[in-house]
Amino acid sequence: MAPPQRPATITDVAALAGVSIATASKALNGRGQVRAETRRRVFQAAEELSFQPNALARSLLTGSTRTMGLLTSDSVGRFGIPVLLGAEDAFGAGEMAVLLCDARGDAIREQHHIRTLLTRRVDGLIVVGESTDPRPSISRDLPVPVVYAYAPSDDPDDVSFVPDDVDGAAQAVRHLVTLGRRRIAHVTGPQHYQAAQDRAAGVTLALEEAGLPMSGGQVLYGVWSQRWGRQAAEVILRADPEVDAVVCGSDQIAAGLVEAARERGRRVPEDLAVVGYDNWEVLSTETRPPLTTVDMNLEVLGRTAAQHLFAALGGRATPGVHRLPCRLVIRESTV
Amino acid sequence: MAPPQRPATITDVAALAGVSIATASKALNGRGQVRAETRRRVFQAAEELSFQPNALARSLLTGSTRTMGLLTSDSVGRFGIPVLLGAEDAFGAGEMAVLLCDARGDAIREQHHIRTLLTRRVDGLIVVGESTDPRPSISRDLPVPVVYAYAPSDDPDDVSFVPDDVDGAAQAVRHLVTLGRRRIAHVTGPQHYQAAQDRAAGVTLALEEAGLPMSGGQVLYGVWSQRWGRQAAEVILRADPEVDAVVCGSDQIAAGLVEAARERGRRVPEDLAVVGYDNWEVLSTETRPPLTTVDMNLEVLGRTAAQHLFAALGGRATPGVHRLPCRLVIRESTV
DNA sequence: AAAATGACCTAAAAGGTTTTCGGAAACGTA
DNA sequence: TACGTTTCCGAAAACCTTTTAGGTCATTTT
Repeated sequence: MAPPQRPATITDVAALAGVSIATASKALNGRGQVRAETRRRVFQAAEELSFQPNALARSLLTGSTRTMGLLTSDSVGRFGIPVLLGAEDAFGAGEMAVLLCDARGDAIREQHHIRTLLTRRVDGLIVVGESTDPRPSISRDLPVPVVYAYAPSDDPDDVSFVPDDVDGAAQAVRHLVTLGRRRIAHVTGPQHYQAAQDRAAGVTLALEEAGLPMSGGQVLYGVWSQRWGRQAAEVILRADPEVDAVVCGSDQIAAGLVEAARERGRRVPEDLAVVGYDNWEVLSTETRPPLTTVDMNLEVLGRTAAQHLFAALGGRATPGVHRLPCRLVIRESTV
Repeated sequence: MAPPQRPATITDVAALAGVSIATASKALNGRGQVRAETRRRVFQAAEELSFQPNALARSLLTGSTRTMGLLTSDSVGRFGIPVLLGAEDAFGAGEMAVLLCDARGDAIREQHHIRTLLTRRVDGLIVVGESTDPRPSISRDLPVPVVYAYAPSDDPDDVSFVPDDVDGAAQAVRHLVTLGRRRIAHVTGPQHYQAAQDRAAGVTLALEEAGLPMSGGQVLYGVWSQRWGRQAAEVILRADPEVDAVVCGSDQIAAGLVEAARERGRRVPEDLAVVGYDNWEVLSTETRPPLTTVDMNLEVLGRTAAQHLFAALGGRATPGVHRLPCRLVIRESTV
């Protein structure tokens, strides 16, 4: 009863069931007219041989591999994973497989991966960036649809999905205003990041809506690190000792800021409310107190991108940059 | 000069070059005898049509897809990524592709993924676990080789690669002993984790080597969180106020412990040296001071697993659980 | 009884590549 | 000229599946 060396083919099944391979195929796929009794025999034979249809042969014939390529440049980490999970969800369980390539930020490597993915005849491509800055399009002359997630393509004819950072940051400010905070500062990453600019724009917008000034008079740009958060705490407290809330451009910055503020005698959230960004759980739930933060809904973004790719396979694509809403997660760092 | 609707096949290339498809194939693959002049013509034709050989057809014929499945249960996160990167490195650039599936800890889903991977005729499988606890084997009757990474298979005939946690923890202790520390405590995660047991065993072993007692008299088991690290700091300082070093079972625990110890007036590293575990950079480099920690070399582990899978494809497998060395990364939390 | 219908099944083609084996030319040797 | 060698190339098979276009037989209709 050892398993056969060569896996069983449909020819073996047909022979065992005493029918032609055409009938066997139709029986197994529920197509065409085949008597119930015959169908049963075929299924039994397939079971007995533990027949697994060869996806290669099928794809060669039908032209569709039910496979998509996921091309990332962020080491599949922070942004690639949610997209992957979303993609797996979007296509019915196990219907689509994901071929994963990491370009590691290298354009040459990216080109190479694209070629091998095309060689393998993927049905479509999802390109995931590591920041929300626009990236070069790869869609030119590609025979399959491409969807960009997180980092939009610089070609407006492409389809891109990005988080709506402007609105996300604005939500954070509106939440603080609702809580009665009036002197709100903003600490974020490097100014050349689109994400930093968008979040700053959102903060500014919501402050104007509420008729409030920005505490300290300006956005504090720095880097995306905990260390900068600690430094920024000093800067802010010196510039405006009465500051009662800070919106941070990342959870890392927020974690550092909370720590340094407490060391300077400010209670969080009583004296100083702090909002993070990213909802990176290892940070946002483990700080003391846990962080109110903006979640970019990356899984939804990934799922949406995948669904859109699916639609694009059918020829129904909606070009442009689509901004997906963020979600404010309220924890104990704001009251 | 619009790109052709249907991608060019080798037949098209052969026709354009004025040779048979057999000759075209041999010319392109550098096999068989074909005149230099002919080869040139074929290459030129392929270039002109931007011919990409159809990997499906090739695989169907040769029986090898140059694809491996990566099956994870940790949402591809902490452990799956390094393995993926290592695997990509191990096979020459772009030679092998990785088909990625996430079972999300669900056995049913795992079975399903295995079936679809087999249907797609992967050449081999790497199974990545989310802890170092042994997991059920899936290799029974599978027609392709399987290698387990991080979580070993419970079948000793399978091939598994795990970090050598016993030695990793021992390294940490030996380092502290070298620095002159004499009252060393150990705080780690839940006792039912193999990782917690192994690390505790390593600490115990190295303390015995040095003829030192364990500060506090026993290992402190808890959970893998920053919060537990903070609690543990109190426990330790109460149990042995003279404690001068702590080995932690994770960077998260270490981060919490450092924070709480400093609040209780202990300087790190002068009064209390702290070692973490994992070298999870978002924590280990951002704490104050940055953490000395044990790096499990997950990328090396992934690469090794992939290389071994490659060897197994050629029939050369070395069954058993292979323990790979960890590496102590020294930063400022120990002096 | 002859013709038409319907149910069920099969032969064969198609998809693109690699490889084996034999054939054809070109050339050197007897 | 006849023959052996070498060099290069092509015909065809093989990989496995799905689908199309019929084909066979039993049953119903005229």
